[in-house]
Amino acid sequence: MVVGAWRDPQDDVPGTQPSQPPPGQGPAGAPHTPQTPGQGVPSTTPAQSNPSSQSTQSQGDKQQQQQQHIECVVCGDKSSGKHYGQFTCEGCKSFFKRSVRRNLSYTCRANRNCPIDQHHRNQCQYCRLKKCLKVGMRREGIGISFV
Amino acid sequence: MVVGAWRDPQDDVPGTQPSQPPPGQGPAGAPHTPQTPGQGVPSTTPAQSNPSSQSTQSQGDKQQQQQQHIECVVCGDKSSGKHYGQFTCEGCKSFFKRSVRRNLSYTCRANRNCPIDQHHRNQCQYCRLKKCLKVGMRREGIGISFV
DNA sequence: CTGGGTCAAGGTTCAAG
DNA sequence: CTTGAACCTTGACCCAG
Repeated sequence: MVVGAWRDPQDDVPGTQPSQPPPGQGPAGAPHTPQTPGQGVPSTTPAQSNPSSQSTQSQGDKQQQQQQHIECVVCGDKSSGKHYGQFTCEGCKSFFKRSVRRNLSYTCRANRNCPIDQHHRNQCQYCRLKKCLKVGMRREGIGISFV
Repeated sequence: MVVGAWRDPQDDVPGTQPSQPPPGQGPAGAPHTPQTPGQGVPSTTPAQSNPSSQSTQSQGDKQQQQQQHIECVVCGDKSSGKHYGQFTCEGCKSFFKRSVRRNLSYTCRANRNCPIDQHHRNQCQYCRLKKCLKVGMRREGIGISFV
């Protein structure tokens, strides 16, 4: 019954432009990180992160950062650590946990190749879960059975 | 029907407004204000949570907590929590979401100063949306996708 | 350090108006 | 058509082992 929870966002998304903060509007922090990474929609499938090769970078080599800031291999958001075998953000971690735990199945409205990035990850659960598995997240140990 | 800008910098509402600027909102920048349940307005449980736990023994609290009923800053109805930055009712929440999501424009048949309260909020969409913006509701994040 | 729980707030649905 | 009550999902935070 969970499957039907999706609806296509077809006409619901017009352009967003006239953004006029009201006078009284304070700095009201944005709950989430409204950071627009600026990337378009990578239609091409992003790198296939393989668990075996991912920490090959030598630190200090980067031209601007030396921080150990890792990004989620699923959506590119900030990773909060390793979860279920891969470096992922809290969102993908929870999403994966819920999906596996409840053994949910989703359906893709499009062609099962929806782009999954920080801002589109909630648009297609099917493709998000697919990517989670593709990058190597494992459901071992999530409690419920389901081998 | 298309008016264009529903944003009116001028305050059309003749000082009937008890000056309800956006509540302090706490320190700006709080990504996710945990809403300090301290004094003042205890975090009331929105009438919807259905936690599977039967926590009935809340004897520690006072029994007359009818005071913690927050009202919608737009129409005065009962608020169901914070939505888009302000405490609003479900109706204003949905109305605002729809308006922004579909980028709707409304027209006021009167003088753009229609009273907006629980029983008149549906009489003028223009004035309702105007008030939503005036009290500080923000559209950030509305919509499934904002590129 | 990571898996797991929590729950505000954003999302959707759909009977009723 | 629009409205809004009811319900579902997400993810930042916290905690336990």
